[in-house]
Amino acid sequence: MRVSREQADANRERVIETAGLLFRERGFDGIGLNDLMQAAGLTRGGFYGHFASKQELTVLASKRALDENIGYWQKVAAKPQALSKLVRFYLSDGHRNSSDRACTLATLGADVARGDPELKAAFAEGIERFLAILMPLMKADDDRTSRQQAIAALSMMVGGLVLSRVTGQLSHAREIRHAVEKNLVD
Amino acid sequence: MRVSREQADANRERVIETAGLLFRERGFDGIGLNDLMQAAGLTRGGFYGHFASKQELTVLASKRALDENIGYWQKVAAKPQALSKLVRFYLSDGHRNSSDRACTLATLGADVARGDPELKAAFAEGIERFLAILMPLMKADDDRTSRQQAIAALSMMVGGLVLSRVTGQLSHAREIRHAVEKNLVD
DNA sequence: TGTACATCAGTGAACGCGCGTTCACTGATGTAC
DNA sequence: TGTACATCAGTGAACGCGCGTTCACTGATGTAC
Repeated sequence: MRVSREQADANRERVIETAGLLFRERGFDGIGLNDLMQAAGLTRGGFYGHFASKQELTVLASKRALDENIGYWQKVAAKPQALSKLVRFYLSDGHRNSSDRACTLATLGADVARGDPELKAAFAEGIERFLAILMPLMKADDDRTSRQQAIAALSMMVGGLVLSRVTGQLSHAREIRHAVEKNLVD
Repeated sequence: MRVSREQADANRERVIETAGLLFRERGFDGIGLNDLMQAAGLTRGGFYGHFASKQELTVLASKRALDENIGYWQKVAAKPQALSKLVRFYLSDGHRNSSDRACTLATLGADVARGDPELKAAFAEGIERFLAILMPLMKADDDRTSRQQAIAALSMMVGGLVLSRVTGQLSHAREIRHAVEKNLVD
């Protein structure tokens, strides 16, 4: 049955949002369009009225997920002692365990590295935005150095989160958080 | 047709080795058993004579791939200025572009985080072995501190490689290498 | 404002396809005498 | 050492299943008068 244009737009947004969560939790190949549409409260067939292909949705959902991550970073970065707070949040048990709202770089980065160029471009832009938030928080004299430090920081955070999720033990997660904090903050 | 026990063992090893390459290149879900067996010079049906399931092979192949990575690290770690050499190799264009012989933590870590406990256990053990190589190379007074530094170093290397693969641009890869090198070596 | 009709968002069955897995079969290997 | 037979590694067709995608259909929405 037909639905108002407003409602249709809202449905489309909900599919993108839901995909952003489910792709992060299970990977691009880990969730099928049938289950995905059902999770968004729709049925399979409606998908192709909104998107040309699953691949197109992976790009849209990745951008959405990155936006969500970056929005949260910006909020934290505005507080005092922002770098310390950012690192503690990023490697917290909560972030480690929330598989669907977690950092898109850590959850989908490796998959994207194997993916199509459009997906890579979306992530490359996302990385630049993360770096733009980190740079002012670095204790460096010039822009070149602070960018360099920001890259090292982002690498350490992303790698730390990946390693922490792999081991599956909370004690390891804490150990990794302390190690990264020591290197970046103290 | 039957084949000598020696040949059968060699075939099994070849399947594990090939899987270690193809899983890293395409992900666990990115390669089917048919193509995998063909790549190993066998046919589909023989698979279940050697392995109980694809899942079992993911564990065996991951262990094999980690062993291969660690073996190479040990060789590099024995040279003078080992840490510098290790970082330069790890974030080199060559390592970044070789999608099938690259570091298993960076290529499959995120997938394993979603995987079964046995796979996680294999990776957790692998991480400890990487750390054991890094620890003596850290400039720290006590074991606790050098372990902490080794964790930060491994996180930065793994994260740096993931980010470097995502962007797909060589200039970014070089920038990341320099940033990590600066943080770890200088 | 009310009526008549065209539009089109969403439905659900169906498509071909490749997946992991099973199995009857083959014929060289390994074994028993 | 040579022969007869059991074993079993590898083959390739077949299985059910879920995938991404297509399509004829439905009926509420939007539009024209």
